[in-house]
Amino acid sequence: MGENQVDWSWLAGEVEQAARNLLGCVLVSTVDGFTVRARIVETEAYSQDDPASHTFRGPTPRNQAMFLAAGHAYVYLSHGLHHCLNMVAGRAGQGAGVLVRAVEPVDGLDVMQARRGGRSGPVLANGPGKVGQALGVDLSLTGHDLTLPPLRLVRGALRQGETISVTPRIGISKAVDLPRRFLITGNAWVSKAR
DNA sequence: GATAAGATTAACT
DNA sequence: GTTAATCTTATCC
Repeated sequence: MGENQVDWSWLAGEVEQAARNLLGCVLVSTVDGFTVRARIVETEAYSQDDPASHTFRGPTPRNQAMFLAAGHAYVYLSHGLHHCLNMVAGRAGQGAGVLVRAVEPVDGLDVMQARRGGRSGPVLANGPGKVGQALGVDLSLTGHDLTLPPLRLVRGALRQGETISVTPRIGISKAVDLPRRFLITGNAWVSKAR
């Protein structure tokens, strides 16, 4: 790791470990002049050998950002409506990423609420589409370097006493039983199980 | 060129 | 529990 390089090694190993390491980390978005900070409380891991992953059949125009090195963003449009945010993981060319499924507001709660139609409480960001909306994320951020504005990822950790729960992923139709959803046990801001 | 499905959400019965 | 909204992408012919 040379000078002026950020150490993303904690995201560059096995994608399941990256998904675990992301719990407790903080996303800082500066969009439209507002700064929002939010703590990641729920993630899902996707990799190229995984039938549920966008990268399963190799690089395409949509998923090419997932083949960048760890520390970039991958954003895709879900159902033509929702911007879902991923942290690219693993090594360049690997096609691995971690979907941010839920966040806990840290700063800029009023801005998040306004973007979410005035809603408050856990529905603010307890789902990937809601996270994208609350943070002001859109497709222009796919491939974005997460060391730079308008979207930065700051390493964090679990708080004293917090533990991780592991479950199958939500909303997919392939590899439905793989235990690749990770969340902070008992956290009020995680999405609801199906 | 056509078509089906989708890492979702909110509203409605 | 069910369904509409909404449109890009991948896949197939």
